[in-house]
Amino acid sequence: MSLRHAVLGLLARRPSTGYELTQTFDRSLRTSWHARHSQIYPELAKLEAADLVEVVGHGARRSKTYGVTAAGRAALRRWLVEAEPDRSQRSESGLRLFLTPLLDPGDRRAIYERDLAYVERELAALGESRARMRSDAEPQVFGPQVELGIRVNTVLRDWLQEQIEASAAEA
Amino acid sequence: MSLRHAVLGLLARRPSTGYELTQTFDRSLRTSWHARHSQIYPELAKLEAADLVEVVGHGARRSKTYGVTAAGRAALRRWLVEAEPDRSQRSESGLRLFLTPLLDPGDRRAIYERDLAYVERELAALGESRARMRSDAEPQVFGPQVELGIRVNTVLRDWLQEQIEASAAEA
DNA sequence: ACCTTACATGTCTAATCCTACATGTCAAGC
DNA sequence: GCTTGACATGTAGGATTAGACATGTAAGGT
Repeated sequence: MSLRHAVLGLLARRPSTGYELTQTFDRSLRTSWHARHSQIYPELAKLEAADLVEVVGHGARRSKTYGVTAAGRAALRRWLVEAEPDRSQRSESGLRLFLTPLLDPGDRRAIYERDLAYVERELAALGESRARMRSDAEPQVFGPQVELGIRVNTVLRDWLQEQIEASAAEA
Repeated sequence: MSLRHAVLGLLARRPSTGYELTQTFDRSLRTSWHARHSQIYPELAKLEAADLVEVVGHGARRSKTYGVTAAGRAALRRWLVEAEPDRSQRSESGLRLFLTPLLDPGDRRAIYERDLAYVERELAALGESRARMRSDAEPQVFGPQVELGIRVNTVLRDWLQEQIEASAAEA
């Protein structure tokens, strides 16, 4: 049921169209809950039928902007506060990292370098996010989340650099 | 197709029964690729039919121990080295962390404290893992992975402690 | 002997998710 | 006027995953 709450949560941040949600899933949620538009539109319809969201406006190209209802907000809070979190994850990258030691030093190093390039791009994007937030001067509730992303990716970057050096020495 | 490679990878580390794989998925892989036994047994059958794994022994309670074949090892390497990684993830915990700023300081703090307790348990388990590896004196290829787990969870712990203090100040 | 617990392997159904298909709108550039 | 690309929403069919059902084995305690 996480997709439902992901959609509900994004709409609680800000009313959006299905198209905008799809983009947010791709940009901000790809590292926590990934979803395609083919899941998002049907889910919006179900949420509307359950009166957890409602259409709050119509825009260009027959787009519909959805917002959460009071019931939706309550359901979201209940899920966050009362439901026992499922701590299991699905991350192909994590699985790859877990299995990489099985490879010989040459292959291993190539993989770590590919990952390092990716992490550097992530860090650059997160740095820009933080800069945008700072220049905004508005109160930014999601600032700490960006900060956490930066810290985690920094740890990953340093670790990858160490592994690359170790693989190079081993080869 | 990640499940297939997860199973293949675990068997490449060490020949195992379906039951042992289930436990490893639950203990070591729960943070990267979670799977139930109801997926694992059918997957083993498919892998055997494809000659990527084979039964290498029979044990008590009609258990079968599987090992990877040469073809299986080659398939695993091809996947790790040549296939483009899918960087998207599914993590309910990540989603919850992302949405927590929507709550008021009291609820927020409760959630962060629950998470902190979990992270502390994780760190304790990882610390034990590391201690076991050190006392083993054998070459431990997976040592760096444990080290990464410790570093990431340490960053998370520190971040959670900061957020708890901030929420307390705000309330 | 009996009970409980961990071991061990499977299958079935429903829910979830991905890929591809399908359709149409609007703005900008040529 | 035409083309291209981003915007925008949907559905159908197939693959993957979760949860429940089902069955049987062996060891340890009482």
